[in-house]
Amino acid sequence: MAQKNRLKYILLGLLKDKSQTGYDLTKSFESDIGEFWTANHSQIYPLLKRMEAERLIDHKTSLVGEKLQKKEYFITETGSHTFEKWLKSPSEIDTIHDEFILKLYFIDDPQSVLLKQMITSQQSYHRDKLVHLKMQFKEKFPSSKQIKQHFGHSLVLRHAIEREQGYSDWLNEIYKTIK
Amino acid sequence: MAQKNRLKYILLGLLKDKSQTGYDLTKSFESDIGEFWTANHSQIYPLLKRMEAERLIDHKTSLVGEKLQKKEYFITETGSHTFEKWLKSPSEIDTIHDEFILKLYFIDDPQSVLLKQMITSQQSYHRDKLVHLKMQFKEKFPSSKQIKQHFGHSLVLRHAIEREQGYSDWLNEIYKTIK
DNA sequence: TTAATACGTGTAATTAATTACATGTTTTAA
DNA sequence: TTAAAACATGTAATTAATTACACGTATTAA
Repeated sequence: MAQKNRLKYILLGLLKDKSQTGYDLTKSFESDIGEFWTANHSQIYPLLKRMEAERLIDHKTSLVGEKLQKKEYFITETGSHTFEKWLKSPSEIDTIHDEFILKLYFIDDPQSVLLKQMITSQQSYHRDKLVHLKMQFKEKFPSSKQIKQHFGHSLVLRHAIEREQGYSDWLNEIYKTIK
Repeated sequence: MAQKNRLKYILLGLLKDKSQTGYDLTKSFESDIGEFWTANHSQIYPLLKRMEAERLIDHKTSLVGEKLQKKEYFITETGSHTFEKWLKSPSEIDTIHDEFILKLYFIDDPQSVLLKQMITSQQSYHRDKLVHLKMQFKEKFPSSKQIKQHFGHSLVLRHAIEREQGYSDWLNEIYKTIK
């Protein structure tokens, strides 16, 4: 893909908060940050090595049990600096790859039978997503205390909820128009 | 990336409408469809060859001028069938890669000075996008006649506009909260 | 006690996407 | 008439991302 290697900055951001193993970092993408970025361990481990070579991070090895070696990565001064620089740099958004939008583009006829089916199926898809996101918000931000502590995260989740709400509204609008 | 090869279906969709050269198809991504999908010629030409090997498309060569050979691709029965099947299949949406959202996630403090700068810069970014999209809509759909002819495309553009509007609203909300 | 699950780290193979390299023709406007 | 821009088609190199392969340890619950 020849992309922009934003994963690097995510790892720096996560390590800035606390030292972690590759395994820990991988798990981050199964919850919280996984809502808006994906990465798996076979992407993370090699990247950690490269980042260490760049002196952005470092690690200390510790023993769990009697044999298992754990590599605990932590951020360096250089790493912190690189991260801060990234925060201040201009942000880009990649083209949104939405397969439904793509299909819709090719539907010329408002009375197409297929269109109705496509809309209803998308409606349930996004309804589910909305429910999921609202639950996430309730779980992570039950009170204003949590919001104050992780303000950015709360904004990001709120944005996702509003986006899904907008998507659903738009779908409902179309449905009303064509039925 | 090991992706889902949706480009294949886009090319089929474009060729379903009319026979085109690789060059023509490439140009499609500079306007219309380029608003929500990207592809360049070095991705398209090899894919066309593979699609021809799969008998999804075929081509006839014509001469322009005295020497220039033009390959005009057209869709086959198999191709049409494959495209229709895709339209009926479930749609997925890839994780939205928004660098600003990513950065925001790492901002814990509502009073962060950086946050204010980040918001204002994003505001202008999305304001510009919104203006651009609205202009696109006016150009492509000056009256209901065009909407009836390319209903899906109009919905897609309208969706993009509403999404940008929502993004801007959300940013303005945040700005009000933190200032 | 033993089997399943979670923890932990890595490599290999494949495919997708971008940028750069490479070449030539046709048309149009100065 | 000539130079620039548009037309037209390809390959090569690089990097990113996914899936699969691969190995071993520690903990927990039946």
